[in-house]
Amino acid sequence: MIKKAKIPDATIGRLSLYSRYLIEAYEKGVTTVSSQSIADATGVTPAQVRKDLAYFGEFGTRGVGYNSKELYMHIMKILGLDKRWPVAIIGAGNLGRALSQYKGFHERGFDISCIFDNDPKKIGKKLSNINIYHLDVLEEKVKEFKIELGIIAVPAQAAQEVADKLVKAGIRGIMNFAPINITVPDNIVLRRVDLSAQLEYLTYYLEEI
Amino acid sequence: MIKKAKIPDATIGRLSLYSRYLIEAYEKGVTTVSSQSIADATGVTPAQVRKDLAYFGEFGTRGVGYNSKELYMHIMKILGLDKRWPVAIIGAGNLGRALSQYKGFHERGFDISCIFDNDPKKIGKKLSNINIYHLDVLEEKVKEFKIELGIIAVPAQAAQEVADKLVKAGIRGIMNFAPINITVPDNIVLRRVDLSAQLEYLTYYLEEI
DNA sequence: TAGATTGTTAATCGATTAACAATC
DNA sequence: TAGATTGTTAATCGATTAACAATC
Repeated sequence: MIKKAKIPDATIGRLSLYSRYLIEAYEKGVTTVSSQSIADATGVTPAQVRKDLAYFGEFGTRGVGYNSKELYMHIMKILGLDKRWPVAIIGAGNLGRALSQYKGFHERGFDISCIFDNDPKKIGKKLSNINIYHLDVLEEKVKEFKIELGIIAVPAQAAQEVADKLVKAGIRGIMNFAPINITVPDNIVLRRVDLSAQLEYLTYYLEEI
Repeated sequence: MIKKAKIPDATIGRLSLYSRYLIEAYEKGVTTVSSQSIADATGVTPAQVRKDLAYFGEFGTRGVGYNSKELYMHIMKILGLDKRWPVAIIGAGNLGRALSQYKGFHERGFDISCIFDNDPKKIGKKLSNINIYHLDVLEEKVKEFKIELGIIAVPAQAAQEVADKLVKAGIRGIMNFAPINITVPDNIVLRRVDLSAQLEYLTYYLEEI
C-alpha cells in the first residue's frame, strides 16, 4: 500500500473527525476554535490535535486559535475532499444497495456512479437513479465515469476475483466489505471494513466484566 | 469505556481475522496450523500472531502448531462469540434496513431481534421477518428479547438522544454509525463506525501520489 | 536425535503526551 | 504588557518485532 511518510494512520481518521466538528462550528457562527475546543468535541487531547495538524503545516495563530472555516478547508484538501469522487459499488445485494443510498457518502464528496452485479435479474434495473450494470462492462464504465474508487460488497468467495477485475479496470482505491483478506498490487490503496468485527469488539469487552 | 488490561485494541481485531481463517482451514480438512500459516493468510507477522494469542493463554504445541478447530473455539470464546447475541437496530432508513439483512452478522452469532424508528409510516412493518417498532417501546422490547447490543443508524442530530435511550433501556454495548461523537456512561461499551471516513483514507492516500 | 514451532523476553519502533518557547 | 494558545521538542508510553530457550 502507498503510504505518505511518518504520518500515523490514526491521524487521518482524526482529521476526518476534526473536519466534521469544524464545519458544524462554522455553520453555528463560531469563527475561531482552539485545539482545546476541537479536542473536547472529538474526544482526543489538545496536544494530539496540534500534533496531527503539525504534520501538514501551520494553520493557526498563536495566542488566538484557528479560523474554523479555513482549517476546515485545509483539512478537506489534505484528505483529498476538495473535489468530488465518482465511486463504483460491486454487488447489488443488501449491503451494496444500502451503501448506494447512504447519504453520508454524498455529503463528504462521494458520488456512487454505478453498481455492478453478475445476476441477470438485477442488470438494467435502477436504484434511486443509479444503474446496475453487469460486471462485464466494468472497465468500460470505469472509464466513462472516470471512477477511481471501488467498494466491494460481494460474498467472501467472490471478493478476490472482483478485486482483480477492479484493478484491471484501472481503479486505484478499494474499500472491501467482504470478510476476507484480499491482495492487490502495491500501487492500489486498500481498506478493509468488517462490520461484524466491529460488533465483536463490543462482545469482547462485554464478556468478563 | 471498559477495557481489559494491557491488551491492544488491534489484537482483538486480529483475533477476529484469525478465527475466520481457522474455521475455513478446519472446514477444508486442515487440522493443524502454524503461526506462520495464520500470518500468511491474514497479512500479519508470525510473531504478532503468537503474541496476540499469548495474552489469553497457551493454545499450541511446541514443534507442532495449533489445532485449527480448538484454536478457533478458543478465539470465539475470547471474543464472546460462544453464544448468540440479540441485537437492536435503531433507524429503519437505508442503512438500518441493510444492516438488518446483512448476513455477515448472523454468521458470527448476532441476531437482529428488532428495528426501531419514530416514523409512523414504518412502524408495524416487517423487514424479512424483523418487526419495526416505535422507539417508545424500546425499553419493553429490550427486556423481552434480552437485547444487550444496539446499532445506531439514525442521522447525526438524533444519535445522542437515541444513545441515551438505549442506555436507559439497559443496553450495554453500542455501535454508532452516525457521523458524530456520542457520549455514554463508563460502563457502556461504545464503538463508532464511520463509513465515509473509511473512504477518506483512500482519497488521502490517492492524493499526491 | 534432529527439525520444527511455540511461548516469552528484550530490543526496537512508533505514537502520544507533557512541557515550554514563540508569538499573537 | 499580560494572558492565551500555537507549534515543536523531548519524555513517556505502548505496540510490534526479533531472537531464542523450551519442548514437542
